[in-house]
Amino acid sequence: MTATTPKDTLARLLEVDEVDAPDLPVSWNVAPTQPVYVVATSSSGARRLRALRWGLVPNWAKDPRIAAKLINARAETLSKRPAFRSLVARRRALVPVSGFYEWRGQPPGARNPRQPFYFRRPGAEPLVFAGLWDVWFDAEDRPLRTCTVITTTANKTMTPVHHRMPVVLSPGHWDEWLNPEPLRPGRLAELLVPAPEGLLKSFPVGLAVNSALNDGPELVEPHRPAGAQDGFWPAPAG
DNA sequence: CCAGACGTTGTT
DNA sequence: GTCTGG
DNA sequence: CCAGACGTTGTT
DNA sequence: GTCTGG
Repeated sequence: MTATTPKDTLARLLEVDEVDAPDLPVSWNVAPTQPVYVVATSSSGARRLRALRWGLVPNWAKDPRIAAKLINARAETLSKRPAFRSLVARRRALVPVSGFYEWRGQPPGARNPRQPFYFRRPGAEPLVFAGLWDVWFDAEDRPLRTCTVITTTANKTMTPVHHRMPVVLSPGHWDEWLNPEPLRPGRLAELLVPAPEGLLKSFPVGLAVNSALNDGPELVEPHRPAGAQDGFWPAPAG
């Protein structure tokens, strides 16, 4: 994913009460285990922006390396998974980003690397993902706050590239999502749906994004996919 | 009962 | 912490 | 998500 | 093939 909006701008956009985060470097290649700005409700009820590490480490974890497996959470099974169930009830979070990448599936047996696509709003405005967060304490009792991003089925824009997509919450749903009380199962299902058609634009980008060591605005410049295998799948619209 | 996992993606 | 598998 | 490592002994 | 790190 990409994160290029300063925390103060996000704080205004998301109507945050408290900012308790360092300035994170702008990034066009946020990888799992790296910090992102996250908004959640504090114990006193304030809407607070913090920097949390992407990749959930549940409070009960013995080994924080579990984070690698918990970077996404399926909307459909959220309420029954031991790793997420309690968090869905009381530790929901907003994860604002500038855009995100998905890699296009390949014909079986293909050997070339998968083609990355960038997804963002037409005017590059921030997107707000639905997430969950938790806090874990190491042996020295230092807190580690982490988050995961909820996914759902792909909308029509996404389908040519990938069959899943992150849940994007519209501004009208932010308050309800941040309320630290359980939601009715039916309501959860209504909120965790694919983004409306037209919200996102997408285009292929260069393979540089494939290495977490690469970063910079050039990663999100449109880039024609190379290679004879291209075209096996339709190009995404938008 | 205790031990061990706790997840998603995509691929075949 | 809670669930599943043995 | 993708890329890159995947190991031990013993030395400076 | 599978795990770890970014």
